Amino acid sequence: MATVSTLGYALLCTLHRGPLTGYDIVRRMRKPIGYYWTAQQSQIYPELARLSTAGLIEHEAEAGPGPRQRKTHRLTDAGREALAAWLVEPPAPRAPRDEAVLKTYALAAADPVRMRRFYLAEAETYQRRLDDFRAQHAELLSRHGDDVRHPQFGAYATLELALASFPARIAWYRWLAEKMTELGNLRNTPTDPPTPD
Amino acid sequence: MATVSTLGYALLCTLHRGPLTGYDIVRRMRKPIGYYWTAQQSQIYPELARLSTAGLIEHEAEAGPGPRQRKTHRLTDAGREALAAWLVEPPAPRAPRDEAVLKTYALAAADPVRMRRFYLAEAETYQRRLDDFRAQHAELLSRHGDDVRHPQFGAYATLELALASFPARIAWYRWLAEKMTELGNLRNTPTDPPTPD
DNA sequence: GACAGCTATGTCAAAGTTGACATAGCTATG
DNA sequence: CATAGCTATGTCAACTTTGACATAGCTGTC
Repeated sequence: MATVSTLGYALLCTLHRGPLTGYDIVRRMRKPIGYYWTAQQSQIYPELARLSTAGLIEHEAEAGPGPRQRKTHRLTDAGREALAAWLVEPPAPRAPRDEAVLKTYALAAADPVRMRRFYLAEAETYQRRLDDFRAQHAELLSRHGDDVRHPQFGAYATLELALASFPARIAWYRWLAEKMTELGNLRNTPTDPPTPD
Repeated sequence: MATVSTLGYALLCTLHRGPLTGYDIVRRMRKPIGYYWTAQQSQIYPELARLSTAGLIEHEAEAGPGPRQRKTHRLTDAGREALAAWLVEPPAPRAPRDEAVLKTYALAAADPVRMRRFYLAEAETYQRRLDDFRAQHAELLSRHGDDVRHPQFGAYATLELALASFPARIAWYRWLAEKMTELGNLRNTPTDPPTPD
């Protein structure tokens, strides 16, 4: 049996609630899963073909708007089983890559005034994203409630995590912005010598 | 001027506090930056060569333990300037990839009993990591305090974020584990006896 | 004295990911 | 009625990342 990449499973995930076209998946990769998993168009179409060959999905084709046929993909029984088996598997530890945290590690090499602006801009970006998530969360809640049995519960739960963890991050950015102000003041008024090691 | 990849800047970041060998960087890519940025050995050595060609780092070579020379790399003035300029630049929005959240999105396709075990295992993994970070945080704090002016402040700040955001994640996993128990009961699936928590 | 593990550098093939390009009909805006 | 944007599918070259391999001396353990 052909091994399926994580990208492949991600596509099976998007199909778990019903059939979609490749283009639908492209759009789903933005909200609300998009914040936790992304894939480009150029990855999605070839991967759908691979999943099809592996017998995990199947499709119906109709005449499409462009020069090609429009294909609606759905999970096969084998696909649903493969997905269910993968879901309960402990995730392989992935390398997280967070540019803002990396930059903070090398904070000592930055200009405090400009770095303060950096942190304030980041705080705003995350605040906007949080507001967006809050709106989506409220909408899902009002439409379906928070019943575990509802098929939308998974999407709702991902938003719960965002709502619980974004405020900590925003507060962290604001704290660093304040520290940068402090550092600027300390450096502009050279009264005390810097602390010895 | 040759463009530097994010990996290149990550290496400049590791060198911002003083000279290191490639092997030192390999180890630094674990704690404490490691949780927020990772690179493999096979990426690091070629990238160091590229940075050297670009004039952003330089090295001294001595006889090494193996068949090759041991090289100690340091930032050049140009390297320090390039780093300082990059630090204040707004980060390019990166695609976050979080397998556990992706799986949660497709929760409806999973077996609740096994999924509950999955969430409990994840909660434990994160709890252990949090304990580790707490220890590192306490050590840095006792050794250098939380003075912004101290060169270690950047490393300390990255740990602050971990300490502030991990508990939310652990609570999220526990909440989902509970929801899975609830779902199992609702579905009348006779399973394990209730575990003592 | 064998063997594992650490220091230390590097290469290589394979896989995954990005960003740009190509095609074409339909719809809404000015 | 031009043009911009959306639906919808797909390809391609370039770049990034992973995992395995190779070399060799030194140190500590059984």
